[in-house]
Amino acid sequence: MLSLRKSLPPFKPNSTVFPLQRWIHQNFSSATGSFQQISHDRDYKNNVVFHSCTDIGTAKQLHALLTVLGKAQNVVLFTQLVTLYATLGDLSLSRNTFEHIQRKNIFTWNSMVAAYVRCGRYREAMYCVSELLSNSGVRPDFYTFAPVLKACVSVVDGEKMHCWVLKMGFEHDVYVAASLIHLYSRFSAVDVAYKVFDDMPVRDVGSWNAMISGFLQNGKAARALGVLGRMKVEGVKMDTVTVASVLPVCAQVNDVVCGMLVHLYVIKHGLESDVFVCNALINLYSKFGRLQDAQRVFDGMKVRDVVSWNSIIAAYEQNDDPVTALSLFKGMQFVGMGPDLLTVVSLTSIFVQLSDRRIGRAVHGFIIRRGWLEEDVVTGNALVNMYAKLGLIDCARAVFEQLPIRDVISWNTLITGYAQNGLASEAIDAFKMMGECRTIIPNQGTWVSILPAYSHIGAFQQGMKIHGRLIKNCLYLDVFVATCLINMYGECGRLEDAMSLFYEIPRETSVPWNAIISSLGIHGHGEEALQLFKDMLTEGVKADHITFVSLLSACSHSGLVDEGQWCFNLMQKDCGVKPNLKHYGCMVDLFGRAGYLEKAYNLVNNMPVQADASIWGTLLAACRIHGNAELGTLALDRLLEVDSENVGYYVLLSNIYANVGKWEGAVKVRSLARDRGLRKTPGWSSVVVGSVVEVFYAGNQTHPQCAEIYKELRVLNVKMKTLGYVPDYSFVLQDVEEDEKEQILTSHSERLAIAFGLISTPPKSPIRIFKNLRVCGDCHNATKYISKITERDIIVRDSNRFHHFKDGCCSCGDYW
DNA sequence: TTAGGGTTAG
Repeated sequence: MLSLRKSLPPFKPNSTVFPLQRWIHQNFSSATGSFQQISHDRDYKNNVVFHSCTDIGTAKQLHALLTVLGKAQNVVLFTQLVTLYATLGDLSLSRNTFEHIQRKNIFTWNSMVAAYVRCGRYREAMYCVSELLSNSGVRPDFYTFAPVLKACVSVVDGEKMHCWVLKMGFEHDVYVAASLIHLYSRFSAVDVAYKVFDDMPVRDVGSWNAMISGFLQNGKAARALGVLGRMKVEGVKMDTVTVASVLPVCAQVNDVVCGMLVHLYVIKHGLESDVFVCNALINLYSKFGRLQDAQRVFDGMKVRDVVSWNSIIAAYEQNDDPVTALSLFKGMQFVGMGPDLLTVVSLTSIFVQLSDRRIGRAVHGFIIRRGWLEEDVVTGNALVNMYAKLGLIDCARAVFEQLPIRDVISWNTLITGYAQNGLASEAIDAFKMMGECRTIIPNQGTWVSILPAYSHIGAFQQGMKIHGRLIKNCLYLDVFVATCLINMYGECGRLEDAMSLFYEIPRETSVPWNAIISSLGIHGHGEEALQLFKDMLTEGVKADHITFVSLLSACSHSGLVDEGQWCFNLMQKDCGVKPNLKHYGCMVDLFGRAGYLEKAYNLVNNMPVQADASIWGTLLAACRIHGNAELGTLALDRLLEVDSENVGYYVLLSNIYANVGKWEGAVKVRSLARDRGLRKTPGWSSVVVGSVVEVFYAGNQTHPQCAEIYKELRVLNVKMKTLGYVPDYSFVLQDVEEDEKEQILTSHSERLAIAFGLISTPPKSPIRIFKNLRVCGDCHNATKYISKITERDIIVRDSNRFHHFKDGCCSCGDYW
């Protein structure tokens, strides 16, 4: 204090009031009130002086001045200083001032508590309150509890404070009660919150608002609407706060009409000037895909804040219009509105949609410069997600490693990133590491990200273990988790388990139906898939575009041409689903597999959408089955126009030529492939032995049992040949001698996995193989022989479907 | 001289 006093111009406390005012005026230049007003209005004088302190330095000067003036024991002035220091962000000065006030009144205590809360120091706030309650000799008033309830960091804290509220008899004060409702809602004790609400003898509109937002925050939109209805019955008018909290409820219950009615109410009662209301309206329309309405609200706003801009940018970004979203972002910069955390979260998503890696990295730099990675975990998670979706999984990992705080979503994002980039084992490793962090509790998103990784490599046992864990906490009844379980059982070949789970869970949405139809489809149970689809319609569940992808592919896998056509028509006429590339792909596959190549080709030519690589690839595969080299060549030409890098297509065509004896053609395709520099997706196969999943890449030489595996394959080869097996070299693109070609075929990943399965499991037990690509035609043929020789059921799940090999035959009937 | 309930998210 002494040093401060030195830095001030001299002032004589005993002179008249007039020089004091001049002194204040000179030293607090932003205090613009006239001398007359200051001298006549004591409160105003205080306010002007306190408000003129916009930085710590000035506040300290004022502090010094008041001390010099001998006001050190003026409780009112020094309590204001407590608040002032906290507002300027210096809590220690605030606390120091508080300590020096000798006769603290309740206002002093309230100000100190509020100061802690304002700075987010909840623990200290609670400590201060217990000091007040236990030994201050001052009785709390009803101003005390609202900030305190905000500061409770656990429901136990909250209950303690609730007891004090009751003891002091403040439970019916509308402010205290609203804070209680808010508190219990924050800790998911929404029923307790409702009891507080229900017990209130008098409610103001704020009480209703607190209850509505309480239900909304806990995902209980229907109950929120119930409160709204009761509010209407009791004749309480909605204010802007009510509207802003009710609009997200409408979005959550998927009720656009309700939202529009609220909008009408807004217009009728002149609430459109409220920024919160307009922002909520933009978000509402965005959720329903009504971009024009969202834009109209945005255009009509006289004042826009950063949330308004974020909302309209997110509206376009989430409705698949990244270009407009980006131009709006530029507009935001143009008007000088600075971006915040959520702006960049939208930006990361925009660059994912635009597949723009370069600017994606620039956003990363921007976030780092602003220090937002340290500030908020959401931003970091968005970055991890962006890199993963852009296929830069190593960058995603690097960002993840650098995150100062990781929450469950950070882990989920990383796991999903690995799984979606085809790196199932890495996803599983990440999941294990997550399990070692005691503080992270897996949630719905975790299961939804890890289960597909287990399904992908056929880790059935691990999948079952997860199912067990989920039964304990009832999460298996969650539609999305359950759907992943159904997929897992389906993909691991346990159709019965998939079915019984399906009948256990809620089935009001298309999600679980799609999963079970798809499972039936990949197993070649087309008729059952169709029957379930009919059941679905009978139960009044709306089929969506995914339903039809599953259904049409089920039909094509089972050769149900007429039924497939029936579905394709029904989809457009009765279900209002416009066919997209995937649906056309299924239809091309359906016709092509069944041998109607002409029909398939015509469909491709007459589609209203541009055919992509997968469509031509499907047609090419059909030509492969039916040995149509002419159409196959044409398909490959088209294919190379859109994607010349995938080696699989060259293999298919070379194989077509070889099969019809056009060796020259086969050679030509091979050299074409070589000239272009192949990009080969490494093929891998996995096999389940006991509870362990072993993964093999083609030509693997590093496995500990490598020698035994190759020996087994050599023995099998001899036996197969005596039964009539001839290796089909057209599946080998490399230009090498024949015996080397045979070597290459024998070391395909699926063969290694089968051989390992054979030597590691008891005789006659079934072997389950997973392959990440389509199974090679020669391996398919060989597996038939192997199943006969070894008397084993061999179940191969490839990227397309299941193949069940038994006694020299395969369930799929696709290959020759 | 002090207090509650509101909009955007990975």
